[in-house]
Amino acid sequence: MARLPQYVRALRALDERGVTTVSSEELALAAHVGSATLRKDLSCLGSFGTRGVGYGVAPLLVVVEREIGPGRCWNVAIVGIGSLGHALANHGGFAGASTRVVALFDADPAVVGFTVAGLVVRDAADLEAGVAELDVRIGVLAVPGGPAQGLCDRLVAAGVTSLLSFVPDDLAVPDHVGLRSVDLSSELAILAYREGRRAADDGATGTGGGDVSAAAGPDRSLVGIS
Amino acid sequence: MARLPQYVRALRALDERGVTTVSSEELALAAHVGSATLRKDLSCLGSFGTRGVGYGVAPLLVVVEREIGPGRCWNVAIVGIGSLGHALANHGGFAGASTRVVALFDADPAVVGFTVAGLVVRDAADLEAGVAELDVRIGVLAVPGGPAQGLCDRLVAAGVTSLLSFVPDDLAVPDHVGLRSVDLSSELAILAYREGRRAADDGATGTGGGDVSAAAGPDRSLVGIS
DNA sequence: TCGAGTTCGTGCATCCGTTCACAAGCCCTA
DNA sequence: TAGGGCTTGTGAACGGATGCACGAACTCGA
Repeated sequence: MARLPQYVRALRALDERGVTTVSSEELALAAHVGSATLRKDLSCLGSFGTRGVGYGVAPLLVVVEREIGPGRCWNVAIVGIGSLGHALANHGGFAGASTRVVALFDADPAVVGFTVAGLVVRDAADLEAGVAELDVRIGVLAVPGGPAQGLCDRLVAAGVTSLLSFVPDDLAVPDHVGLRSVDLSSELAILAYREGRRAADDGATGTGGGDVSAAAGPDRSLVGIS
Repeated sequence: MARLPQYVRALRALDERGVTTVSSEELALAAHVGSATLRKDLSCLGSFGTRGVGYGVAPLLVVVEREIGPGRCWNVAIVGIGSLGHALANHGGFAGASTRVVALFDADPAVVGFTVAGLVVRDAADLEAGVAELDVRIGVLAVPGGPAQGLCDRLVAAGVTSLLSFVPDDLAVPDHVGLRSVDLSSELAILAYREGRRAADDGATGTGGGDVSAAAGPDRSLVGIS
């Protein structure tokens, strides 16, 4: 299940606040899911809380973290050190407990050799060698459009088995490779679409600013649930 | 439906290649969905292809684009011009047909006043004024953690009704505000999780590199389906 | 020790989205 | 003009996920 990171975040927050036990209601509220869903997930995970009391925060955190990242820390390479690649390399969250950015690649000689986020940007020509040498299993594609498919193929051929793509175009990968695609323009397009729908549904209210006519239900949506 | 941008992309690609008609099979293949799903979506949209022939690319493109963005172009403001905000401002896809970046804000005096992607970075103190003045309806939050909730509240109070957040923490918004959250670290965590699962499922194959044992089914997943 | 209150774990109904399968309809050919 | 071959549009079935409701188990207080 892809809700586990959500649970980990909520549990960490509770742990830092000194909370030792939580009921499924509270944790579900913090993780923005139904309490029944949460209990089902946790039971499916084999974990056990105490009836009449709740879940112990620390033990549950250990269990969920063990499930989410089984001890192993995966090496990540970022390909394409443009402004987006820069941002990703500097992004704190990318240095999580179960992933570690170990290599940066770019094809532009003007970028190769510079140090970004403590790593020297390597030439994209050395991609295969670097991936094999560092045992990189996860590749992040932050290249714009054109050469993306070629770089994707080279990463896969070099042994990468999971890809996180920020490329607007579609990428073709073998079945055994996990591909996750974040299309920033689509994200915005979807928001614009909803904005348009809302304007249409509101009818002739014009350019109402403080309109609080809900009727849209819970609109929260966390991207990345597969 | 959130698949419409996908369809638009596929249709644009076909249109540029000079294709005038497509069958649902071809278009579904290009958009990575089932042909039945595609037909259902299009029929639900009220549009009509020609039986025995297929869909006309140009008319269908017009219909879908009209549906996705009803003529209106929404103004977008990016808050937080760090490396990620920089990347987003320069990102070509953000200047789509239905959205346009019209303002950049940052609280850091070292950034305010500089020109990024053709726009002068404004002081976050002027956020309310800028949003109201430019009729901004969509806000992009690219600030790291801390002040995110406060800025979020100020954006909402100023009239923003859709938010795209890159903040790792959870944001609370009123019900009538559409929130879409892209958590980059969660994306990577999910990939790492699958990588771990795969390693566990493979059993004792060790550090097999060229392992092509699929059995995972279609692993393609496009983020952003709500 | 015993009962009341609380909370986990889980079977069941419900709902959404997708897929299957087929009738309706259009083009092309004879 | 009539028939065959495709393709759309749609009703029905399937699968997965979500939410509800209830039994089981634990704690607390008398």
